[in-house]
Amino acid sequence: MITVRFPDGATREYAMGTTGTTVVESISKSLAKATVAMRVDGVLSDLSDEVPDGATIEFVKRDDPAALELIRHDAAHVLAEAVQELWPGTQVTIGPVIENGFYYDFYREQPFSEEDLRAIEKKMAEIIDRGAAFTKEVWSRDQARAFFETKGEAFKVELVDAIPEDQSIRIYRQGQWLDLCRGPHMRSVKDVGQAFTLTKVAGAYWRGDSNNPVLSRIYGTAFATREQLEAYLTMMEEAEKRDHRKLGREMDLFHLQEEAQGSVFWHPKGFVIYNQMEAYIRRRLDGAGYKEIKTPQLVDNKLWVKSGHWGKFRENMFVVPDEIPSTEGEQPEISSDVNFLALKPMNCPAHVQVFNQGIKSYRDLPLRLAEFGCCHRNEAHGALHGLMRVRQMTQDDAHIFCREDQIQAETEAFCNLLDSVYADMGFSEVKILLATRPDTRAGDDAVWDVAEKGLGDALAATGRKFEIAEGEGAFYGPKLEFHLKDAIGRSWQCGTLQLDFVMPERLDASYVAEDGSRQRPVMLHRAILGSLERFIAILIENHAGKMPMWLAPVQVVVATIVSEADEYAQKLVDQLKAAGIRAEIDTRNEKINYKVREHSVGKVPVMFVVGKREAEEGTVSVRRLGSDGQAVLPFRDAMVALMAEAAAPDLKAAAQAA
RNA sequence: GCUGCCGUAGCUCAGUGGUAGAGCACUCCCUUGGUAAGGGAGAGGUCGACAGUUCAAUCCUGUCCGGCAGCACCA
Repeated sequence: MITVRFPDGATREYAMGTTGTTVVESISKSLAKATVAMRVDGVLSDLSDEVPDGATIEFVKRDDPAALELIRHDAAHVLAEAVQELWPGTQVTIGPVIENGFYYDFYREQPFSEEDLRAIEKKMAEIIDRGAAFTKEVWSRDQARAFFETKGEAFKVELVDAIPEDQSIRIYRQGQWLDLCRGPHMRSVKDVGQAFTLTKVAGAYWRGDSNNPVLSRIYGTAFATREQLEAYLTMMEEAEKRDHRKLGREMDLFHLQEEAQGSVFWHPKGFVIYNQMEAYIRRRLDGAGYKEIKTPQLVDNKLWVKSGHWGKFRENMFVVPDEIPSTEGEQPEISSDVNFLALKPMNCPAHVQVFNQGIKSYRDLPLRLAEFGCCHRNEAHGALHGLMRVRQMTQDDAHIFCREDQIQAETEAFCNLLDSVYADMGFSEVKILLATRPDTRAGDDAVWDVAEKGLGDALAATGRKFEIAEGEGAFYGPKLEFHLKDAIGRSWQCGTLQLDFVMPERLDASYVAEDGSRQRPVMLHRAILGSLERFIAILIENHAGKMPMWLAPVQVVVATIVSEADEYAQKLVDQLKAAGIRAEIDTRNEKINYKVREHSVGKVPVMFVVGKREAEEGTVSVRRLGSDGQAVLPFRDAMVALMAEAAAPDLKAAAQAA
């Protein structure tokens, strides 16, 4: 006999070898009907598994949040079966659950089309209706290899070979079809339900390596109920309206065009946001003991060779010949021994040049050099994405030159500054990653050991949660990455802190220590926003274009109802502007409804509407974006309130005190 | 860069093997109207580029360029 425990503390006795199915059926028919899987001592398992003696088991119903992952995983299996049934000879590879859905990668000569997706969905519905049960089998390695080899499933054979020796090879069968899978699964394909949809097809490299063949990846999502699926699809549709590229055009913030691919043309309104952000960060850095500098855009290749960028980063650099091309021939020509300059892709080597001027003492450390560094990187065309991924960007960059024993304090100070800035911007959900040594790197492993440990320890000391991103570090050192999400949930790295023992060595940076000896400083590369472009894009998407008052390109529009109020409106705008408010006037020959609509669509946070009455009384009718009411206030009061509201977050306290 | 899809007016999109349309935006006229679209008129496009097929190409085919999604790469 075995003893089974339940979450409420109750226990029951069963015969050896009893499965979860038997247990649940012994409790109640209705519970058995609703249950699709179980947790055995907290681990999600097949309901058909034997229950070990003394285990605590908890039943997972289909509408349980924990079941969502199972629904999606099972849906991926059904997707694979459907594809192989429709197009025999298509090879299957892997099909995991991801955030908001699942995908399955296939290898097939003929790529899938959007119409194929609809056909596959139909087939999936059919398979689900057939309702085959999931059954688990454990195979030997040879059996699995032989089976998939015979079927011509080369990718599966590779997967079998990749499973560690100490792990069993599990096969899940669903009717005629089967797949290599770790599990767990629900009772049968019927439990997947019909609240699923296939969303897109895309190419993806086998095992995430661009040297490998490209597979066809089919994405889909599934929910417990149709209502949840509909709600999700509606939410995504709404989120797409917050796309910063769309809002940037609608709000006349910026544009991009072919002739300067990946470089931003900031329009007057967009550049207000840009300038406000720059001014804000400048104040914050100044307050945190940074010194701002400006370094050259175009730098002789000699420096990039020395810094290691030429060796490790060349394919991303824009290189310029230091010579006027000859136009004698058909094509412009340059001589073979020409000297090259490169547009800086990063600011660090230039900052070391500033550090290296004169002799630095340990008393100068930590020295924090900041720059709004305009960097150019030749990004792959497929990587470009509005303001999020550009070829010309401006980083809120800084390099902290310090001693090894100052790393922890500097890391802590940086994390606190970053938290404060992100809080000011309204971001609370920040994902932190510790990125470790990449394959292409400079510096000895011993140096990397010290750097990775130093950064990890310093971060851990601040008490923040973080994940490890294996092999994602910069070529000169490990880094912390601070990620924010865009409107549709894509994650973008914004802030970063990178620990670097390599660059000071390569560029011969040194300081005089207390004992008179020459020592190498450590360099911390860091940015809070990352790039102004990307951060502004995230801000636009998170605010759906309705920027907070201090960032709003136009803070108030004074709109007239009748032309008799034009003169009064002009007087108000003059006073608002004199008070530092970004105010515009609208005296056009249009109805007030039209003006309200247009400025609402333009996301202007406040409108002062004036007619004959207001002009006579010296008041304004204040209308706020998104509200339908309005309040009539004396102009002075309205202006003073607006001024307080328009203060940047770091100046708010001072503005309120004044 | 890779895979797939897409490319018609400033924007959103119809459409056809015989060189083009709508709505909004724009310009002008009428309207002075009290909080999310008042009415009328006008202007605007070598249908992404280049080849090919055809009597004839915006439409069919190919190549290139660009955009979008994902992958790879990255702030």
